[in-house]
Amino acid sequence: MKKLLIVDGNSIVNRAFFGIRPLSTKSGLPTNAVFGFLSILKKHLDALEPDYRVCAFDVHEPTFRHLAYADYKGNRKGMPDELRAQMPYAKRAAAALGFRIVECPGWEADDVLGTAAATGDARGDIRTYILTGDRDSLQLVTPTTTVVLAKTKEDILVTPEVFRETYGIGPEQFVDVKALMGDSSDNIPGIAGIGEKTALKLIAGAGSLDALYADGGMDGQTASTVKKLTEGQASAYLSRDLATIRRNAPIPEPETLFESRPVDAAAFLDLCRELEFTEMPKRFGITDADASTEPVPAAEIAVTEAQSFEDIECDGPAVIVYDGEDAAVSTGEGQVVRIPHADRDALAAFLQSRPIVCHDFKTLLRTLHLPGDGIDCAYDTMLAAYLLNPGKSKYLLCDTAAEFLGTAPTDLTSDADAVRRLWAATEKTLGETGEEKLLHEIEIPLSAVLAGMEERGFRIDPDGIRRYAGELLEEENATAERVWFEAGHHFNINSPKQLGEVLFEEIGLPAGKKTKTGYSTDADTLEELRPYHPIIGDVLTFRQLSKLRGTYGDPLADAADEAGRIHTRLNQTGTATGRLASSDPNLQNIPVRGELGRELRKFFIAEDGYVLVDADYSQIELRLLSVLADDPAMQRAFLEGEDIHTAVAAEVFHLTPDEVTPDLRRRAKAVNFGIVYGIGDFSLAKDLGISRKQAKQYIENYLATYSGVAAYLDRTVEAAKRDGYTTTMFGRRRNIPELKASNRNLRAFGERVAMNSPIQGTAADVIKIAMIRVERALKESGLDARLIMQVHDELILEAREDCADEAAELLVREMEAAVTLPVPLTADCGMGKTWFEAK
DNA sequence: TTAGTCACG
DNA sequence: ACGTACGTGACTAAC
Repeated sequence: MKKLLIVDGNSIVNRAFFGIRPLSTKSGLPTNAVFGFLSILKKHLDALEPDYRVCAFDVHEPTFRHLAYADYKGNRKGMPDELRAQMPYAKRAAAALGFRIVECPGWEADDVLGTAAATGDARGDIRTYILTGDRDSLQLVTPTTTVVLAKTKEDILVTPEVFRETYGIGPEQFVDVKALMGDSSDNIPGIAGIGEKTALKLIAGAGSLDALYADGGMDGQTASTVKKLTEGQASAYLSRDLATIRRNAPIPEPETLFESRPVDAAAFLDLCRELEFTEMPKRFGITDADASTEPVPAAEIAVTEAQSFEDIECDGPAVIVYDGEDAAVSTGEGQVVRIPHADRDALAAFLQSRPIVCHDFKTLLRTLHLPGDGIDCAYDTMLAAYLLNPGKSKYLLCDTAAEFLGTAPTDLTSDADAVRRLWAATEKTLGETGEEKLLHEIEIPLSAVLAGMEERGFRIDPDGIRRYAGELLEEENATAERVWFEAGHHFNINSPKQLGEVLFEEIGLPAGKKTKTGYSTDADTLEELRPYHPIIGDVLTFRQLSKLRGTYGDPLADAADEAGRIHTRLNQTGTATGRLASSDPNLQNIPVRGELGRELRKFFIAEDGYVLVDADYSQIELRLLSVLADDPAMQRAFLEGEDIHTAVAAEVFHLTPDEVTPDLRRRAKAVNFGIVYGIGDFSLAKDLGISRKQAKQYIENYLATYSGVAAYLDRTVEAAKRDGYTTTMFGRRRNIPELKASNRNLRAFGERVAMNSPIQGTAADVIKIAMIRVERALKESGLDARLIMQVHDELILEAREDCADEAAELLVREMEAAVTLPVPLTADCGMGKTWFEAK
């Protein structure tokens, strides 16, 4: 039998829209619904491998039923604008994937589904699958038509047997049940006082609505039920009419439903490019090769070959790309010189001889193991693209070119040409957003600093870490034995699923209120259960040991090179706020809060004859907040050198600073954090273990005391809603499309992001400036000391012992002088042979 | 690949 | 009635 897949376009797109976080193109076109729609289609195309594909859509005009019953679906909310905008793209996507698009003006998508399915059923040689998120379509189930209900977590294939098992009636009886119970979401009235249970019972008993109203059909029912049924008869029949999906929609050319249509690769690729879905074609296995036999050149490029860099002549900066083997230089518009098997020394000399423009300067430096000074990087298209849209996870040249130029370069020479054109395109846009200074004075100089830091690396003691990991393992095994003893059997403690079963089913502990796909077993939940059973403490200990050993044990030791140094990657384009991100391995999350974990820092060491110098900004985010908000009360605390948490506690609770107890200070600190994160009373209450009401009171007192902060937060959210982005003190932008979402929770998230991003982002700007200054000042001073690590508000130098004091002084001085503010910016400094000692 | 968990600022 | 603090990366289990 041939297989026909009929997709309920509106229902699936709708489901995707509400189920997937907002995504948008850099120009602000929302794309999450199309993205989700494609993902769902992909999944079911793979699972069903249908021969014929049909996708039904509503046409958004009033239907005859709307006209006949003015309030029909009257309380169904109109489609949000950002969903409406995506519908045409969803149709294009389905069409490109070989779906026959069916729309019948005056008819609903449901009716088209019903008609198409009925046509298939009538042919007898077709197995039909209806993909929808809407239970209404279950009435279409027949022996040859299966409804695939797309649910958030899993999909349910509904056959007549499954239907009967679930509801106790047949699919053909579905509308009769609806007739009695109604459906408020569709404004189907049903009969007042009859709900799902009663309706199912009545229809299962009588067989059908007609039979129920036939003579004797209500025998055996209570007087009250009979009364309701009798009085509601007209409403019941009206409801049945409303609930019934039509099977006679005028589908144009119905015979073409059963024609197999080819995938239009070119159209699909165009669409994905337009929507900036870079991975999607790969997921569908569609490549440029499918689109056309001969690749369309992105532009006319005149390529010449050169044996050496000395033959290259160009005006202005040299636009260069290098893949580790060959190099290509764009010497002018449409002109590229290729240097096959470029000699590294010659390339290095070339780079040092004139200003260059590239895509990812830091990687170029790392590839050639070159120091950043001595090369004049005039422009970096990757960093420019990041500043223009910092929300993306990667900034590959081909993606960036697709985004800004509409073409994806495929070889090294077109790469070089693309970088030249990207330079022009992004420079113009950067001028419009006011982020040019940010690029030239912060990001580009910083990339050279980062290259140096990565190159030098951080020395560790691999053997020490391995010993430490060994001890953890012994402890871990002993703890696991205790857990298993307490559980009565062996199981995988690292499996949340198995652990949940043991704790909440076998032992019968009160299940924490949180459940998503099962029981929640996170540390917060377990901590509350600690008093009820000794296994809890052991599980928590096991988790701690397992985490430390698994993440920071052997993996860290293995990451060291022959000299025992770890070269983390400091990703400059990895965060939406402007912070750096460390990876492979991440050295920005080495334990410090816990005593046992902090021990690890004893294995992060300085070279023989050197020491580590560590300085961190004191309360940089709150200081910046006091400035951004221009709040005199908060600034006063910093100007007078007070401890900010104590000062806040004193102000908010109307006490003198020496009356502030450690507990009050702790609470004030939590409120301070909350303010920076975009506060909510619920989370503050949870954090402090107080009532929500009390948390709310704290926040109100805080905002009343620091009215400048309150006004600033309001103003910032308002501006972000108006503009679609926030800005840091140095002009760094972050787009926040969530603020325009119709979903309340998403919008609330957007508001918190709007409050937090300028603060976190400005702090990121400041430490970046400090890093450039520190590295520059160190070189000028001739001191043997260099930056090796940054942890958001902390910088680490490795300094020769006899330079250490001077280097420390310089470090603090440059950090504190990175910006001039109306409040002091202070850095606390420590020194030692290990990170543990230095901090 | 995704979800859950947990390490950091 | 719902869902709940900002920003990251790594590891494990389980699909």
